[in-house]
Amino acid sequence: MNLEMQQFKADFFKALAHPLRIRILEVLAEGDQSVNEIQTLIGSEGSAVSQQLQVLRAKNIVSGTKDGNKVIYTLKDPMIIELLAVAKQIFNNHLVDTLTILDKFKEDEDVPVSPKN
Amino acid sequence: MNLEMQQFKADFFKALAHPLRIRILEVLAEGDQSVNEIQTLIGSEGSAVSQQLQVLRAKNIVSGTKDGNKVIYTLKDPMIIELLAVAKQIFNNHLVDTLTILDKFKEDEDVPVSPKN
DNA sequence: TGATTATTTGAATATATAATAATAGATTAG
DNA sequence: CTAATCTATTATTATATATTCAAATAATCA
Repeated sequence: MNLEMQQFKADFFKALAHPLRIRILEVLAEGDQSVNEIQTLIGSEGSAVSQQLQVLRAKNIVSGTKDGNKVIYTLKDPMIIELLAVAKQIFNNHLVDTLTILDKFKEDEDVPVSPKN
Repeated sequence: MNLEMQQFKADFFKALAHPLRIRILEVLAEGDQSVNEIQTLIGSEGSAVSQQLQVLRAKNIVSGTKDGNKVIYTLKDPMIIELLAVAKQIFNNHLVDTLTILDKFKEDEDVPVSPKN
């Protein structure tokens, strides 16, 4: 396993390492969408989405094809969906432990009434 | 899916987004190792490995337990191995296309004699 | 104590992010 | 046709974060 390959892998994960980009991939996992639709679903500004799409495009994770006025984006590999699913499982296992964030999340959504005993 | 959860996911992938850290995880996927052994296997300096281990520890991806002089590191979740495996499949599928790096890799290792037809 | 193992710190450099503004192509109304 | 509009991308720049390397620290062992 050479060094360039390691760098390549790192760059791939780096492409996923952004809240908006993950959100975009989750949206595209449900089906192809135009930039405008992605914006609406995510609730984010146009140029921000476009910037992150560019990062994903550069890493060959998504591709966009022009359709008249719009550009429709699609995942280049359905395995991305599986990757996100595996990641989600990891979140649900051990990693959750330390998270003050998730503790709050729990209080907000699961146990809205009871005090912390 | 709230914003903090997205940020959490992004941070997780960010922890993987480094050549040395990926290398470390690949080593630990084969079995628990001391820092010194990891260094040797990877061919990297001590403090560098320790720094990256700290990042992985902070994200709860690995944990280290002291054993006398040494510290033995272990993956906190075997699903990490599966994640890396899925990622590898993705590399082997579509993503490889654009890579000049991988083209070189191919020429060096797979097709040493034949010219590009 | 001296050697080994590991972590931590600090500082210089590099890279990524976010927000705004500028640009470009396609469509539609006048 | 051409001007205005909608869609999307790109460029710019200030700020924040990450990386790297070297040196200092800490704990254990022989």
